[in-house]
Amino acid sequence: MDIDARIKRRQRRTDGPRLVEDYESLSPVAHIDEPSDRGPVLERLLDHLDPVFDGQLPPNAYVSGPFGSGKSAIVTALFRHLDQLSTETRSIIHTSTRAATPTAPGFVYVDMRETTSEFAFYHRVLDELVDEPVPDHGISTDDLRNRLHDLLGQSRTGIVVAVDHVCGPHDTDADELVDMFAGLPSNVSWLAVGRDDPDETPLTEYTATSIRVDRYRRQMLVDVLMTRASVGLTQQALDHELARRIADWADGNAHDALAALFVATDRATRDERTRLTDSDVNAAIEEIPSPSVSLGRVLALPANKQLVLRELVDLDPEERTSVTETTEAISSSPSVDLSTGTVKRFLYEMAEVGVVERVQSETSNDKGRPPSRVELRFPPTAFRRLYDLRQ
DNA sequence: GATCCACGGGAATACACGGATG
DNA sequence: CATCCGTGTATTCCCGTGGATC
Repeated sequence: MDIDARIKRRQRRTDGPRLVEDYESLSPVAHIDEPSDRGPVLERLLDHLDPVFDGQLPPNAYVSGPFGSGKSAIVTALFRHLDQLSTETRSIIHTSTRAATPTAPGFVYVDMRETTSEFAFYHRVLDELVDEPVPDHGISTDDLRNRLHDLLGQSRTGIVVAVDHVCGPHDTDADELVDMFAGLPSNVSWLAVGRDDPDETPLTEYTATSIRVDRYRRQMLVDVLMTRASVGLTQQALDHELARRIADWADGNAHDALAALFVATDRATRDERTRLTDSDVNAAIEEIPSPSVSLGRVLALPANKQLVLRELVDLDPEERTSVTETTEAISSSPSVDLSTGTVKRFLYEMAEVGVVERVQSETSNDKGRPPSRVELRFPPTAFRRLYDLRQ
């Protein structure tokens, strides 16, 4: 061990030991660059994308798999690498003035959680393709479409667009997506990613290939947890046995497993411990609702809705007995300057998409329609910490 | 002047329940 | 007894407005 490292360790001791080395790599919504143990799926994706390496465009495809199976992790990582690769070999799109011929297609990743309108969709695709920033005001949707046509008209090989989080119960619906692609030139191929089985979605009427991602096997999930812990936590913080417990409970859902690790870590940090204990893990598991909504979806909500949630997670149970009371409590907070009407509407809208759930109260004491209270469909500790880290 | 979108505000509709009505 | 009605809430739906930007 060299001198620097020794000194650093002494320094750290004076700071006091710390559990978390790197929150970013511990976050359940972050995808690491090399997802572990997904080799076979990666191979099938590459098989599908194979024409790309001859400068051709692959047909449309659909990737399906259950919640937490690592679909987004693989596709984001793969597209990031492919885009890097093709940027190196291509010149036209990025310089966009000279009519040189690109030798490889471009790659664009679009997350439909963050893409709530036609405008946002075209905006996102265009923004990925050009260097200069694309204005998000004062420009019409048609303008965006036209610019994309101009741009892609110069490209012989075109682009492949990965469209993540399609066709869930409340995502953009399939027809809308097909329409949006219909607005683009023909040298655009898409790779849609969603939870529905291929035969449950109309998207597969437009695809040549379907690729299935299975849930994680237990041992893989243990590895995923240990990998994250080794990057994000201090040495020996996560016992192998505890990782196995989390994996058993998570039943193949990597999102929930990572959320549990995150919440358990938060608890241990609060107690100023440097190792996770049984009870940390128990408490974490206890806190994660089942079924839960992806924290990624929660953190993709508009800022003011997240603000409302941030207040919501700190309310006392008494303040959550009805939507009306919850609304009062939230909008009376000094950090919220939304009207009560808006707060209430936000709560209903978030219940609609499954971020929270309305539960009708059992006792309909008074007159009128019985109220319902709002319950979280995500682990509050995880959201609180992730939200605060971003502020 | 144009564009998009988030907000605000409120109207319309749904629901529960007790009491009136046929 | 079955159904309707009125009242009080809860929930959904819709549209105009205004900020930010080109």
